[in-house]
Amino acid sequence: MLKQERQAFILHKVNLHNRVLSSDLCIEINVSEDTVRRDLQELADNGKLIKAHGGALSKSFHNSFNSSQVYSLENKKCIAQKAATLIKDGMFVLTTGGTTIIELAKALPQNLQATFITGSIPVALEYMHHPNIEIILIGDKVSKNSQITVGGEAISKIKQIKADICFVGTNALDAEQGLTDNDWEVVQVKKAMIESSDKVVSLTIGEKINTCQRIQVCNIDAIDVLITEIPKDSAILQPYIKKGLEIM
Amino acid sequence: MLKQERQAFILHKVNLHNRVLSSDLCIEINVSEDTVRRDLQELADNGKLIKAHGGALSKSFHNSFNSSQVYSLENKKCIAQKAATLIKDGMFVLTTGGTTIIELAKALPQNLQATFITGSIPVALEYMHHPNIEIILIGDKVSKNSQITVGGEAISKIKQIKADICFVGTNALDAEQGLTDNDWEVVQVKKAMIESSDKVVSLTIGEKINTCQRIQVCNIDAIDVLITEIPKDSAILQPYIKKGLEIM
DNA sequence: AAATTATGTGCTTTTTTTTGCAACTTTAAA
DNA sequence: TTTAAAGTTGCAAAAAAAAGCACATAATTT
Repeated sequence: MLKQERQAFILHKVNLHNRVLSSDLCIEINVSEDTVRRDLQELADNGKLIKAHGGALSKSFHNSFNSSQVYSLENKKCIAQKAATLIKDGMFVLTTGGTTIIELAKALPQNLQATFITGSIPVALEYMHHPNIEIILIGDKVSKNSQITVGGEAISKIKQIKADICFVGTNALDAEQGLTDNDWEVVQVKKAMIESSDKVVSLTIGEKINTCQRIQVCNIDAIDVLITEIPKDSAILQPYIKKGLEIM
Repeated sequence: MLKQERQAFILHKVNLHNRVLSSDLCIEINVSEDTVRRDLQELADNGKLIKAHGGALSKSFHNSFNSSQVYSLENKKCIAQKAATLIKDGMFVLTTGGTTIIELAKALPQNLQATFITGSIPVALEYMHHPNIEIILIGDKVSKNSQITVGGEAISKIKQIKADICFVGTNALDAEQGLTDNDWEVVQVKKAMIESSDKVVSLTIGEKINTCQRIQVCNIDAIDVLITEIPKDSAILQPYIKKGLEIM
């Protein structure tokens, strides 16, 4: 097998499977590991793939994970746009924390007049840019992981509220396991918010649908509306429609 | 699984769920905890995520604040440096809002272990960068002008506290009129904070000394320490020394 | 065509990287 | 404070990469 032929084969294979092992290649092409390594080196030098210990990775594979500051920002913006339409003048709105909720805060129309209640510091900061919005901050100890206030004080304050709608930034959603999260204190706060609201809206990027975390926030039927960037008729959403959720 | 592949997987997961546990990762990718820890360490060194006990956090959660357009920044930094020396491990510290207090938050030593109580959103965000600091956020309605929480709830919470020291960002200070401000609600909060503290420290840039505003926060003798960027023996400070204030 | 040069390949040895293990220390939670 | 979990350090085995060398083959020059 000629050198160029070999390298074309390697490139094809790496793009097909996203990754190759040197050991596999040298068996398949029947050359020494040295040769394979030298080929990989050459392809890597030309920027055709990314070399790794023991093999190589496809270029596209690696790029997809080199994302910018906010993960999956475009999807979150799309979700935020949809969510913003649910908020009407005069409403009392409870929101959790998280980057999707920050996008929601940014997506709110400038002239909206409503009251927003949150325990999230970055979210509150974002609300502040809206002149007609009233902000109620839930006080208590600040959890550094999640950047929201947590604890008994916060929860008892939330319980005193009767909000029209609650937007929950969702970490993991599953038709069977419901809404789950991984921080015990944050879960308590989310639970309280859900209980205090007439309508519960889960903002969930597609990737988080059908995933689970350690601690349950609520059952799937506690959620009224599920907003994702995925089209409504997509197969992945059908179980949720069956459970009675409204999809946006 | 190749190393880069593994790290890409970890990065993906941490960005997806904001937080990962080492223990989960090492089951999912089927390597030892050591390897996961080393991967996390490496990713943290490259600034891709933030390592924590037992796992890692997504970077997009810890965006810091940009203080490019702060008035008289250099003076405020100088004041903040001096103020930071007053805080010892284990203290309960009450702080108001304002850019000088933000500088104080930035000037705190990394290893300081203390509890900070504030109603200011930007200040709280700044405290969050310090790993050993406990933050208590005072909740209530947010005043957009001052970016702090104001109102009866906030004040009654402050009154429940007995703090060691209180740092007041000062808008106007005069030997006769005392500490004054121009926002009625903010004044109420500052009053409460001063009453709840053993020691009161006023952070005041030179320009604001011998100026007055509409509403009085407290008399001059309620203040224990005055910190400015002006040298102690300057003529402008003599009336304050006479009134018994300690100058820094 | 012969000689020379350049290139490609595989082998061996050395060096580096990666990984898991074990003993010990630090951290955080009860 | 006590205790369990997580982190650290040093080490050793295994895997992979790099370097140097030998040999074969192709290309180029004379």
